[in-house]
Amino acid sequence: MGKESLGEFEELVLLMIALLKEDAYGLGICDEIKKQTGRTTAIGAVHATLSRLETKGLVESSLGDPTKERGGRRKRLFTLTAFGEKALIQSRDTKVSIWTQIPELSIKTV
Amino acid sequence: MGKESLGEFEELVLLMIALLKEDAYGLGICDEIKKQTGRTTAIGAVHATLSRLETKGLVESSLGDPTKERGGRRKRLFTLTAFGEKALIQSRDTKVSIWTQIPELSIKTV
DNA sequence: TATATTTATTCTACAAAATAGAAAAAATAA
DNA sequence: TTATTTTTTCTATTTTGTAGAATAAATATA
Repeated sequence: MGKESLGEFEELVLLMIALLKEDAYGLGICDEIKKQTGRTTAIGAVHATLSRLETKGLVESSLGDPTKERGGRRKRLFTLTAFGEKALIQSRDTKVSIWTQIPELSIKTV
Repeated sequence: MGKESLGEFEELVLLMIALLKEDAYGLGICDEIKKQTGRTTAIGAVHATLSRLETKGLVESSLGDPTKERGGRRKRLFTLTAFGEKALIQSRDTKVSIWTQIPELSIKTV
């Protein structure tokens, strides 16, 4: 029974990739999660998730060129596949649909 | 390190409880998930999650009165705690905030 | 009152996702 | 060639997600 829904952290990582565009890589994603949610995550957690997402065909990756900065290993850059984008959109649409049916809860947002 | 974020299925179950109001119980939640998302879930999965959510203080439960219908065991009725409601709202707000930063993706919704 | 039927929950076991921390690799600088 | 930096990879564990069978509790009916 292949699971079709995204895990919570998987979805978050996909969103960060969409957000970071051409410069989405492990450490950068880790930082962006902190920035966007206040949540601290271990770098290993991010990479494990990226690797799972790639296996499932939701993202793809390639090695970036070395930059002129200090030094350090080359980045592995990630982008969403069409499938990954679709999964993200569907996940959002489902939730929006449910939220609109719970206006009581929505009111508390404002 | 206590985890603060909701799992994907945990969030879905919380949403169903908010949606079903006074009549949120295991089997009903299971049916509502099917109705709202098209996704089929085993009843055991729902109850396991409900039980975890209760342990974590996100929901509380009480036994319902027997109804006049055919027969069958009494329902265990679930409601969100204030903490559960807060978690749900925060989870939504975080995502909405991120989505608004990715207009490219939003456009594909329509 | 026994037995059948119905509606639900609870139990047991396993797979997948989330998480952390340390180790290793690959780049530049000195 | 050694040190420093940036980043990925590896290893291990906990928490979530999942299913299916067993059990329980209610009403109906013979």
